[in-house]
Amino acid sequence: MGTMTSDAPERHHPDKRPTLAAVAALAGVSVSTASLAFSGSGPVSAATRERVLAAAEQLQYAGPDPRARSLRQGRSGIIAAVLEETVLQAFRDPVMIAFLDGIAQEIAASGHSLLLVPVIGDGPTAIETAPMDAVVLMGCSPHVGRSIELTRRRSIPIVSLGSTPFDDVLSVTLDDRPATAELARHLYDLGHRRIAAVTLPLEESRARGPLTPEWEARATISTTVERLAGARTVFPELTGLVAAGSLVDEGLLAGRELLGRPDRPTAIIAQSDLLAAGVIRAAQELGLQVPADVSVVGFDGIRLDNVIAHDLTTMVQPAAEQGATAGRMVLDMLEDVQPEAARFTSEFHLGNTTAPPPAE
Amino acid sequence: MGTMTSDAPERHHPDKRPTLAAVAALAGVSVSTASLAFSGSGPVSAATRERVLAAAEQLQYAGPDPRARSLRQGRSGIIAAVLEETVLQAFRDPVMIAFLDGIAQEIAASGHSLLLVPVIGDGPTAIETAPMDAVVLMGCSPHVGRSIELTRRRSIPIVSLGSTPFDDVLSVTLDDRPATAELARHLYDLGHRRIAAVTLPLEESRARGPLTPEWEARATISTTVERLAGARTVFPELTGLVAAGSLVDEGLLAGRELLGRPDRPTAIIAQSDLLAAGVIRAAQELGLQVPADVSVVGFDGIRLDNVIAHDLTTMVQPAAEQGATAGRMVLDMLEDVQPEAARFTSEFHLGNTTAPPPAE
DNA sequence: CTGTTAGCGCATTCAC
DNA sequence: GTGAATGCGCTAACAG
Repeated sequence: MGTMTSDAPERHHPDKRPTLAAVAALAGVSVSTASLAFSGSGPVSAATRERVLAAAEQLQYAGPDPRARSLRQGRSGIIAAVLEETVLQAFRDPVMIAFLDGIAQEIAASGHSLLLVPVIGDGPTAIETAPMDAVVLMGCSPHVGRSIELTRRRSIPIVSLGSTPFDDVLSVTLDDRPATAELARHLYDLGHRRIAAVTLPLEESRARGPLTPEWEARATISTTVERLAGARTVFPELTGLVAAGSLVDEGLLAGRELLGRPDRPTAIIAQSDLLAAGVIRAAQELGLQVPADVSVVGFDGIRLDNVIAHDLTTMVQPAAEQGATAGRMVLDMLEDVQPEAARFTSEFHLGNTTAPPPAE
Repeated sequence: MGTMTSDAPERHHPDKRPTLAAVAALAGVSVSTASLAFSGSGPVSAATRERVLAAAEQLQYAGPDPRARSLRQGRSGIIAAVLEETVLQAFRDPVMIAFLDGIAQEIAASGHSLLLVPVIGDGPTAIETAPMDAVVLMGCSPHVGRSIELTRRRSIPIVSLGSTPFDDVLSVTLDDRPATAELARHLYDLGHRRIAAVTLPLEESRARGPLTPEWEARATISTTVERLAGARTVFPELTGLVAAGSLVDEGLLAGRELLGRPDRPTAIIAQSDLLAAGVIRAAQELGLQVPADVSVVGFDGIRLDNVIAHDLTTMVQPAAEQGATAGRMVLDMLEDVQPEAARFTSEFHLGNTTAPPPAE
C-alpha cells in the first residue's frame, strides 16, 4: 500500500475533496443555497449564484458528490444490463450488441448510463451491490434466479429482453417460433425434405454436440428451444447439431460435419446468421454450391455483407428497436408508468441462399 | 415528465423497501449488530446472525442499499469507460471491444463493474453525475477536456487507454509510430515505392475524404497521426484517404478510389485490419490480385479469418492485455498504489497479402 | 430570495 | 459480543 495518513485509515485517494459545505462557507451562504445554485432548480439571485460558483472554482470543487446525491434522491442514474455470459461473449454477438446499443441510445437521452453486469458462475456479482435504478435482463434464463430474486426484492424495475417470459417479469420478446416456422415452410415449399438444424446453445454451459431428445429436454435457453419448435411444426423429425455459440466458426464446424455425411441434408436451418455464414463456408470448402447443392437459412437479419458474398435468406429481427423498447420500459417504470409487455415480429427476407433441392 | 402525485413528490417505485433498521428491530438487535451480521466483518454470535438473517428473510429485505453503502464507504464499485463516440460505434470496433473486455475481465475479479459512458456532443453527460470510483478514457482526445477536468477535480483515478498521453493523465499506450514504420519498411524492402494510406479518422467528426496537409494539421486523433508519422519515416511523401471509421465498408470505399486510379499504388497501408479487409475486397472487385497486383497491410491483428480469405500482414497489438492493464492500474490507484504508465509493443505478423510490386 | 431543520440508509468508531 | 452515537454529503421541506 502507498502512503496512508494515520487518522485516515481508509485507503483512498488522499486529498480530501472540498464539500458543498466548504463552498457555501467560503461564499458566505448556507449549504442549501449553494445546493440550489448548482442544481439551478430553485430561486437564487444571479449575484449569489456567481459568488457560489466563484467559491467553487477557487476551491476546485467538482460539483455535488454523485454518491451522496444518489442516496438523497434515491436515484443513481444507472441502468444495468445483466448478461448471462462474459462481456466478450456478449460483444461477439451482433444481436446482443444491437440490443445494448438500443438500450444505451434510449436511456442516454434522459442522462442515464449503462452498467454491464455479467452474472456467470454463482459467486456474488455486482448485481447485488451496484447502485442501479433498474435492470434489463439480456437473454437470461430463469436460472439467474438467485441474483434476480434479490433484485426483485429491491423492487426496482426489471425487464427481460430476448428470452421467454418467466415468473412475472415484464418482457420484450420476439416471434421466434412462428418466424422459424416461416423459414421452414419456405424450404418445404421449395421441395426440401431432408433438413438439418444448427442450433444455438441449449444451456449456459454452451456445450457443442449432436442434438438429442434427452439433451433437448434439459435445455434452458428459450430462444433455441422456441426456434427449434418452430421448425418442427413443418419438419417434425428435425434434428441436427448444437453449436457452442452464435459464431461463424461454430457454423463452420457444424456445417462440415453435416455436409460431409453421405446422406447430407439438402437444406440447413441455422439458428443465427453467423452460424449460417459458417455453414456456407463449410459448403464452399466441400465444393458444394449454395443454393444449388444445399440451401441455407439463418436468423437475425444482421448485415453480413462483409462476411459472406451471399445474400442470406433469413428472418430479420428489429434488434436495436427491441433494446430501445426495453430501455424505454424501465424508464417508464421509473416514472411510475406501467408499460405493457412488448412482442416484436421478424420479417422474412428472401436472399439467394435457398433454391429447390438438387435432383437425385 | 410523467405523472407526479401530490403528497408523494418522489416519483418512484411506490412500495417502501425495508431498511436495515427494520430488520434489526424485528430481530431485536441494534442496527450496528445487524450491519455486522450482513457484512460478516465483525464479531457476531452465530445465534444472533441467524436471527438477523431470519428477520431479513421475513421482511424480504434485499440487503444493504448500495447507494447508502457507497456514500458511507466512499466507494460505488463502478469503473467508468469513457467513450468518445456512441456505444454502437465502439461496439463495431474489434479493438475497442477487446479493450473493454480486458477491463471488464480484470475489474470483475474484485467485484467492480463497468459503466459505459459515451461523451458525444457537449451536453452534460453521465460522467458528471455517475457515482464512479475511477475512469478509463478510451481513446479519448484531450478535447473531452471539460468533462475530464471535472473528473480530475474529483480526484478519482484516471487512466487513458489508446491515445497519446496528454496532460498528466496516466496512460496505456502502443508503439503506433515505430510499428507502422516497420510495416512501411517491409513494403519498402519488397521494392514498393508508390504507396497510399487509408487512415483512421482524423477528428471526432469522423469525416471521410482525401488526406491533405491542412486537414492533417487539424487532426485530433492521435493514433491516426502517430501511425501516419510512422509510415512517413519510410515514405515521407505518403498521402492517401481518410476513412470515416475502422470499418470494412470504409476500406472498401477507399480501396475502390485508390485502386481505380490510373497510377494506382502498388501497396496500400491501411491503419486497421478492418480497413485493410475492405481494401482487399475492393481489389478483388477490380480484378486485382492480392498480393500479386497490389500489396496490403493492416494494423491491429484482430482475427479476420471470417471476413477475408487472406492472412493479412499486419502489426498485432495486445488489445485485451492493454485493457486489462488499464483496469489493473485504476484498481491499484484505488488502493493507493501508484502504477507507472504502460507502453505496449505490437508484433509484426507476416501474412500473405504482401509481395514485391508487379513488373511495370 | 435565503437560512434552518431533517433526514436518505448505512458502517463504523467507541464504550459497555 | 453488542449497543449507542456519529456522520458520509447532499436535497427537500418549510419558515423567515
